Amino acid sequence: MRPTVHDIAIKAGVSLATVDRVMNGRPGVREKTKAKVEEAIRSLGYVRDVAAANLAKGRVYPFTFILPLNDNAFMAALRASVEQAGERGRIERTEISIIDVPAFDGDALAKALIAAGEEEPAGIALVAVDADPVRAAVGALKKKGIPVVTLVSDLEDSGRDHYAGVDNQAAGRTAATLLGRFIGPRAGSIAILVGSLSVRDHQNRLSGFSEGMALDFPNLQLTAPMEGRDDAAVAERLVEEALARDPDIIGIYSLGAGNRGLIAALEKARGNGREIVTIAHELSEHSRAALENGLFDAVLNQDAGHEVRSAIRVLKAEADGVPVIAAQERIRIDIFIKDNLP
Amino acid sequence: MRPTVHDIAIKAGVSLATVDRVMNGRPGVREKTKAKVEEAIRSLGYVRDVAAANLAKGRVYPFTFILPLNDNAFMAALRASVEQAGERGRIERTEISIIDVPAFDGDALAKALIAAGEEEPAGIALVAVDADPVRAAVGALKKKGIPVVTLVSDLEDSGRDHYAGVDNQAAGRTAATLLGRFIGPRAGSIAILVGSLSVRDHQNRLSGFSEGMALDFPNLQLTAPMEGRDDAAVAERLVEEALARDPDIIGIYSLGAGNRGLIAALEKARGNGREIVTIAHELSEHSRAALENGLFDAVLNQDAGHEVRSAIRVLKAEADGVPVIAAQERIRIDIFIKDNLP
DNA sequence: CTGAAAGCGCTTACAG
DNA sequence: CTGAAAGCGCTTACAG
Repeated sequence: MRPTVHDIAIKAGVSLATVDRVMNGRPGVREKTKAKVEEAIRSLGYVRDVAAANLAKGRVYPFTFILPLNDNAFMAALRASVEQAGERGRIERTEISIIDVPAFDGDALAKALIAAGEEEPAGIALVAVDADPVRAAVGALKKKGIPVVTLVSDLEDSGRDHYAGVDNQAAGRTAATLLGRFIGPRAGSIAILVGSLSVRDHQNRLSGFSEGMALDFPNLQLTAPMEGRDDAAVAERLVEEALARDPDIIGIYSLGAGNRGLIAALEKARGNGREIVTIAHELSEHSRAALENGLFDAVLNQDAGHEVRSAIRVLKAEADGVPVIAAQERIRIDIFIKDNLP
Repeated sequence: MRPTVHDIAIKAGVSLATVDRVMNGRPGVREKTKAKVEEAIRSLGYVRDVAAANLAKGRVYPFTFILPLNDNAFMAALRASVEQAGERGRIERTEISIIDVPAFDGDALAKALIAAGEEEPAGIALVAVDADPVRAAVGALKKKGIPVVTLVSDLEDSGRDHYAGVDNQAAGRTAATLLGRFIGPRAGSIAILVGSLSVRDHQNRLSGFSEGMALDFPNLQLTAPMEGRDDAAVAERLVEEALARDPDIIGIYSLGAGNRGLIAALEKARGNGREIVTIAHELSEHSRAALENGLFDAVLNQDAGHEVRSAIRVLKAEADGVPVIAAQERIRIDIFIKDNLP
C-alpha cells in the first residue's frame, strides 16, 4: 500500500499534527523536526491524497460568477456549464453563485463586482467588458485579496489573476486563413460582423483577422465591421443590407453571436442564387445546422465547459495559494467543419 | 450544509449500514425499509460524495493497458498519458500497469490479452489490431467478466464494452473536405500514405477519405494507398518515389504516423520547387513545425490524454457496474492549422 | 513547539 | 433483515 501520513509520522517519530504542519507549510515547527519529516516524506515517496484532505478540511469555496444577460446560445451554454459546476460542487467543495448583469455595460459590471466583493467570496469570475470602471473594480477586489479570473473576454492591465478563454487574436487569424483558402484565387470583398467592439474578445478577433487577411490574401478586400450587438435581428438586418449594397461580397466573417440572424440572411441570399463563404463562431444547434446544410463553411468554437472548469481550478488554486500550471489551463480554439462535428 | 448519510439514516429511522445497502443496491433489505430510505434520499435531495465513498471503500482498480511498441510521437504521447494516469492513481484508486506488444501483430496482441486476463485485473484497455485471434481473446476476457475497452483503434464484433477513440471515418471525410477545398479548382492526383491496413483506424480513415473525395472533388484522382508501417524511413522513401513517379500529385493525405519521413520528402520536393498540399494526423513537435513552415496545411489530431482518461473512466464505470454516459465520452477530432496551434 | 483525539462522509466486517 | 463500531487518509481545534 501507498504511504500515508501515519507512515510518515512513524518514520519521522512525530505526531500526525506535526506531519500536517510540515506538509502544509504551517508555522510552529522546529527546523530540525521539519527536516526529519521532509526526509520521511521523500524517502517514502509520499503523495498526499487530495480527496481525503478535502474531506477532512470540510472547507468550501464560495465562488461568484458574474455573467452577462445575453440571449445567445454561447452564453446559455456558458451559464449551463456554471450551473453544472455548481451541482458538482459537493464533491469539489465549491459553492457557486451566479450574478446577472446587462451585456456590454461596463458601469453595471463594475457595480456588480463591488457588490460581489462585499460578500467576501473565495474568488470571482467575470466576463469582462473593456472599460475603466471595471478595471478599477477588479483592482479593488485584488486589494481585498480576492482572486479574480476573467472568463471568455479578458481585461488587460486590471491585475486579474488569470484569463480563462481562448487567444482571440489567434482565432481571428485562424478565420482569415480558412476563409482565404476556402475562397481561393477569386477576388472580392469580405463583410465582417462583430458583436460589440467594447469587449476585448471581439476586438482581438477583428485585429487578428484583419492582420491575417492583409498578409496572405491581397485578393480580398475587408469592408468596415458592422456591430450586431450579438442580437439575431440586428445581425440579420445588417448582413442583408450589406449584401444588397455590395455585390462584391463573397465572404463573411462573423466573430460575435447572433448566428440565427446571420443564417436567415444567408438563406435569403442563397434563395437569390448567391453563395457566400462564411465563417462564424461558437457551435450551437443553429450553427451546427448551418454547417450541415452548407450555409456555414467553418465554425470556430471555444468549449464553454472547459473554460468554466478551468476558471474554477484556477480560482481554487489561487484561494489555496498554490501555483497554477498555465500550460494545462490553455483553452483551445476548435475548428469545426461539416465533417468533424461532435 | 448538504445532507449526508447520517441525515438520511435519521430521517428514515434506520442505521447507516441500511442506508448504504439501499444506496448501493445491495441485497438484504425489506421492501418497506428500502422505500423509506429512498423517500428520505429523494426528499432531502441527497447526492453521494464519491470521493468520501472511494476513501472508505479503499478499493483499488487494477487496470492493464496493452500498448504497441511503436516508435512514433503519437504512441509516445499515449504512453505518457497512461503513465501520468498511473501517477494520479493514488487519488483515483487506480493501479495501472502497461504491457508492451509488437505493433500490428494480432497474434502477439491476442497472447498478451490472454496473459493479462490471468491476473484478473478490474479492466483491460488495448489498441486493437483487426484480427480474429484478438477478437477471440477479447471474447474470452468478456466471458471471464473483465471489462475491455479499445483505445485509438476499435475492434468490431468483439464484444468490447467501449471504444475510446475518434470516429476515424469522420476524420477521413474531414481530411477530404479540407484537402479538396485547400486545393481549389485545380485538377491533379492525391497520394495517400497509410500506416497499416491491418488496423481499423487506418482502414476507416481511408474509407472516409475516399468517400469524401469521390463525392465532392471529381477534379482530384486518388492514387493507390502506400503502406508506410508508421515508420519514418519507409514513409520518406515511399513518398519520394511517388512524387518522382507521378508529376500530377498535388496533394497528400497521410493518415498514419511517420510524419518525420513525410516531412523530409516534402522538404526535398519544395527544394525542387514543388509545393504539395498536405494533411497529416497527430500533433507533435514535428507536425507542429511542419504547419508553421507551411509544409503541412492541416493536421488532424486526437487528444491522447482525453482518450486515456476516458478509457479509465469507462473501465471504472464498468467495474462498478454503473452506466456510462456515451455522449460525455465522445473524443473529438481536432483540426489544427498554423494559426490555432495550442 | 508538539501531540492526542475527534471528525469529514462514506463503507465494511461482524454480530445479532 | 438490521445495527453498532471501526476505519479510509487527512485536518483541526484544543491542551500542554
